[in-house]
Amino acid sequence: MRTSSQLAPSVVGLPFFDGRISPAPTGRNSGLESLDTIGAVQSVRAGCELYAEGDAAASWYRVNSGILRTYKLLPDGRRQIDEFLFPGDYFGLESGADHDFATEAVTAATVIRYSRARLGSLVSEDAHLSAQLLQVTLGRLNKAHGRMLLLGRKNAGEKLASFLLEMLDRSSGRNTIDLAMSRTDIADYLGLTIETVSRTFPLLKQEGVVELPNAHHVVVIDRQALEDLTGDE
Amino acid sequence: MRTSSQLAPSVVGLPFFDGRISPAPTGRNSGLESLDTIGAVQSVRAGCELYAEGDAAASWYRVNSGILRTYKLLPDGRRQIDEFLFPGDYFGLESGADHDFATEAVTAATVIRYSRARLGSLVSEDAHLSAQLLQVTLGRLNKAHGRMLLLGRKNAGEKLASFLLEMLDRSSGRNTIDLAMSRTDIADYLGLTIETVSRTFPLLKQEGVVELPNAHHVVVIDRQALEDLTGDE
DNA sequence: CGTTTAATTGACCAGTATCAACAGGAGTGG
DNA sequence: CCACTCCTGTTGATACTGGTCAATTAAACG
Repeated sequence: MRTSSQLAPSVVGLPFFDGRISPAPTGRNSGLESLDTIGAVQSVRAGCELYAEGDAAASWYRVNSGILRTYKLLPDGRRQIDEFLFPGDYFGLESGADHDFATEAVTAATVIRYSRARLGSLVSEDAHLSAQLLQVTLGRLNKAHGRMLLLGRKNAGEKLASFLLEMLDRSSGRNTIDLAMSRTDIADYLGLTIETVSRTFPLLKQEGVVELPNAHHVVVIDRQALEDLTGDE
Repeated sequence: MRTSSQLAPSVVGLPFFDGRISPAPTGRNSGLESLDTIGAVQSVRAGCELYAEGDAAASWYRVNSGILRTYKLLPDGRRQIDEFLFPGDYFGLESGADHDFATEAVTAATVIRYSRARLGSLVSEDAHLSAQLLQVTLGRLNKAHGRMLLLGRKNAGEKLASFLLEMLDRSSGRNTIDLAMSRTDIADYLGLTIETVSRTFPLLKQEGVVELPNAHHVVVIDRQALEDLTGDE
C-alpha cells in the first residue's frame, strides 16, 4: 500500500546546519518529503514487535499514528527503553547491517516503511535529502545525551519529573498528559523499578505540582515547579 | 595552521548504508578525506576545555592526538561523561546552533577543527560527504544506545567490566590497558562514585580476570571471563 | 623531600530494589 | 447484572547496592 504523502512534515522548520544548504539540485521534489513516494504503510497491533534487535535493517520508518517504544535487552531480561516514538518521528535507520535495538508498538500504530536500498540510492544522489537525514540523526543524538545524564546522574524524583515534562511537551493538551504506556514501560525508560515509579508519583502530587485523576492521566498544576524538580537548570 | 592531510582515515571501510552509494560525483577528492583541506590543527592542554555546553557550535572536530571527554553537567555539579574521544574520532557536530555538551582534554591533545560554515556548503554539494557524516553520526547513536543500557540497567561490576573491554578495544596493546583518565572520570562515565569504582576494581582482580599493577594500568588475564561479567550476551 | 592531589579503605547511611500482599479495573461468562 | 478472573498498579516490610563522609595511603609534582 502506498502512502498518500500528506503526513505532517515534522522535520521541516528545524534548524538545518547553519542555513547554508542550497536548494535541491534538480527541479523535482527533494528532501525528506520526496521519501513519501517510496514509503509503504504498515500496521502494528498494540504490544506487537515491528522488528527485534539484530534483525536485518532493511527499512527505515516513520510513525504515522500511535506510539511505539525502542529498547535493548540484557540476556537475563533486564530492559532499557531508549525512546518512545510519536507520530512524525523517524526511526530504525542504522549504521550497520542490523537493527541495534528492537521496536514494539505501545498502542496500535501505523508506520511508514522506507526501503533502505531505495533510500541508499536516493541519498547518494540527493545531498539535500542526505543532509536532512543527518539533521534528524543529530537531533536524536542530542536527545540521547540528555538521557545519559538522566540515567546516570538523576534520582527517581528528578527522572520522573523530567519524564512528565517530556510527555507533556509531546501531548496535545496544554497541561494534561495521557500516559499511553504502562508503569513497567516508564520504569524501563527511566532505569527504575515499577514500585519506585509507583511510589514517586504520589510524591509529586504531595508537592502540589501535579494531580493524578488515575494511573494514566496526569494534570500538571505547576509547570515551573515541575521543571525545578528535574534537576536541570 | 593547515593539516597535512595524512591522518589515518578511520572511517574508510565502514559499512556504508547498503553499499549502494555511488562514487563521488565529480573528479575531485570527495568524502571525509576532502575535509582535510579545510581543517586547522588546534592544541588543548590536559584538563583544559575546548568548548563549553551552550557555546556556539561554530566548528566540527576530529581528534588528531591525545584523549578528550565530552560531558554534561547538572547545576549542582553532578557530571555525566558521554564519551571518551580517541585519535580518529569525530565530534562536536550539532543539530542546533549550540554545543549540547562540553569537551575537555583528558591528556594533552591536538584536534583538527573544521569550520561549520564551510562544512555546510560542502555538504550541500557533495552527497558522498554528507552520507559519510550520516554514517559517522549513526555509529555514534548506536554507541549511545549501548550506553543507555549500561547506565540504566547494569550494576557496578558489569559497568566496570564493560568499560574495561571498551578501553581494551581502543588500546594499542593486546591485553594491557593504559587508563589515561582519573577515577573521577571513570565514575562520571559509568554513573558511579569514585569510591565504588575504587572498590570494584579489586573485585575483578579477585575474580582473576585482571591484574592491577597500578591505578592506571590494567592487564586483562581472561578476556572471555571479563566479557561474561559485562552482563551482555 | 615536603606539599598537594589522587586513590584507597573504613564505617555508616540512604535510596532504590526486592519480595510479597493487596486493591482496583477491565473483560468474560454465567 | 453480577461474580470471577486476570492484569496492572499500589502499598508494605525488608534487604542490599551503592552513596556519603571521613580518615589514611599512595602517587605526582615542584
